[in-house]
Amino acid sequence: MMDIKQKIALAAADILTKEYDHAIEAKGIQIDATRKEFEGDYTVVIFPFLRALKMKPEDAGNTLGEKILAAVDEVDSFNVIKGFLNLSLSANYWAESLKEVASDDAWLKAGKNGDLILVEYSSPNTNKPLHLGHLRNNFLGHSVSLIKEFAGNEVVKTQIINDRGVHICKSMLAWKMHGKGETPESADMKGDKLVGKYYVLFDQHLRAQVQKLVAEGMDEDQAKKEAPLTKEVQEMLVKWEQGDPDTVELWKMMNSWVYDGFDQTYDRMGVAFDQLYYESDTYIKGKDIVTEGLEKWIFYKKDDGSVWANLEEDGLDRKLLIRADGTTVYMTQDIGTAAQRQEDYPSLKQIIYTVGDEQDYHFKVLFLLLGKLGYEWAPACRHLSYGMVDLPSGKMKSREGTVVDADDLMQEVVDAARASSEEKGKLDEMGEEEQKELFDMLGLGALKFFLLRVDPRKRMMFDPEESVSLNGDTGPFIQYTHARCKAVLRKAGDYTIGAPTEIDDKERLLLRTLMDFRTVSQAAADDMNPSAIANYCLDLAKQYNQFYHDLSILKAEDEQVKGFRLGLTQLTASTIATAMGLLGIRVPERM
RNA sequence: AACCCAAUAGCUCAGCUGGAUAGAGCAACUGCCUUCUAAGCAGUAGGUCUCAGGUUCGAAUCCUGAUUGGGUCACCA
Repeated sequence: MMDIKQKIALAAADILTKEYDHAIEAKGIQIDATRKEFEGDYTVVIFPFLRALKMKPEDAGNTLGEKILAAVDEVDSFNVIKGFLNLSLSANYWAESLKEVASDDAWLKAGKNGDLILVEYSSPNTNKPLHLGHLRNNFLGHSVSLIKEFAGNEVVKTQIINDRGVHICKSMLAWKMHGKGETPESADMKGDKLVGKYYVLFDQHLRAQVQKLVAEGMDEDQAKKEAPLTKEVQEMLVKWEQGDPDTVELWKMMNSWVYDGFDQTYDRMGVAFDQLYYESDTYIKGKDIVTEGLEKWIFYKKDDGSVWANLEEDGLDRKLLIRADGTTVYMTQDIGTAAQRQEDYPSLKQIIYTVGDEQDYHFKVLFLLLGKLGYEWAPACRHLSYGMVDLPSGKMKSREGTVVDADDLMQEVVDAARASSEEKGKLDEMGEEEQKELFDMLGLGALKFFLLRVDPRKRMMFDPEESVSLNGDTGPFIQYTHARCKAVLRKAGDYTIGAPTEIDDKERLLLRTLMDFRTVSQAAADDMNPSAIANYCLDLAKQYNQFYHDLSILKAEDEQVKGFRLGLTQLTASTIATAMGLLGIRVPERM
């Protein structure tokens, strides 16, 4: 089916070029959906052609309108207001469109002929549990991978697990000193929570030591360096790097606890990964690659033995890649990981990194370095950068205990969904299992929608109360609309999609919105922006609700009209399900 | 200091390849369940789109500058 906007634009361009000697391409003609307070479906903005036509806006509109009316079958009538030419499409066009789309399986399915891309998200440290910030990261990354897949790409969902370094050693050391052999089983705690507990414990003890040293007259920076615990942790890291069996074993044990805990959290979140990368595996590789680069004169070495990249030609700074003592930095590890990915996926065309916007500069540098190292997909790489999540009380800080734990939050929203449903007393006939499933859907739907609705690039405010609400611009509102559609369809039984001779404004509006879905999902894929889809879902749901309230569906006298409205209902339900699916949100059949 | 990002209703956010009278939700107020699901719908009230210039027939949208807030500029990750 040819896009009708495209068809109108082509016709208009043809008329302007041939009859008025005003050479213009179809894409230079602006055609928007007509605002709902005016009559019409699509609007051609004619201001730009006034000069060429040598006419007043109204005259130009009428002239062009007549010619488009003659040239494009689907156009039924037109009106001109100021410089806007509003075109109305025929009932027949809309009826045919609905039939075509509703019966076309491909409409809501993705092709599978695009490039192989990697989407990285989550990428946690293995020393503490996941929190609200990770939720934004995970929902975003997961959704983008779904959207890309829908747009036709082959997507590998992946993460890099930051499983080594001083921060990991901190919880290990604290456990060793104070743990008394405690395990997740003996403590009856999720593994990530237990390890996190020791991370906090370490920090407390360290701070006590620092305070003591400061009281004895040392300045604070000095005290942090001199504190016995700081030294012990560094010794531990050295031992780990040397492969000391006891240390490595402790590391493995505690990390496995964390992974168990993470797995539960991911499972609840409804996100998954195809391939995991561990920093402990890739950091050596990064060093090798950089060393090779040194031989090829891509990088240079300072007198002290440290290795650097000079990015001044690219308008950036110089960047350290290997320290004088031979150890690697963050950047080196990311290079190693990228190299490993290239080996694992030779047809790789792009990597998308879902990481907070405080690392914008890091990724700018990383992509440049990968380019210099000869990876031809480097320029195609993208940093899916997102803003921080703020709380009404301010910034989240793990030190100050103001983080919102991911597990707790998810439990909270699901509980809120239960409480709210019980209050409404709507689910008497629903079994216990089904109810539980529904609350999960609603709670998680609310949370995901809340976090995905906002433009990722923007810093956002997280109001716990608002996130739990099921009314208003929320995921559950859309889920409700889906359930309502399904209820109507259940009552209707079998039907055929109708083709009435006249179509109501509400019907046109709804159908126009439905037909926008492809454009919206494509744009969301190009911009890596799920919020476009979320806001589309809202718009669609509102549109349907108005349609539903204004027009009776099942009671329509005319079979064609009834069939048309049921067709719209069916298409709305499947579009909502598909679009919400791209956000990683499930929709219920009934609620 | 430099560089990057943001600023829209009391609050949270849409709208940004320039188009008609700037839209939702929350909070406040008013109606609508004997009817296809009221987790809904309709309505009232709420705006100098931070400010000042510029480009244009036309600017919340593009450009310049300022203000405010945030971030980066680590041999942290």
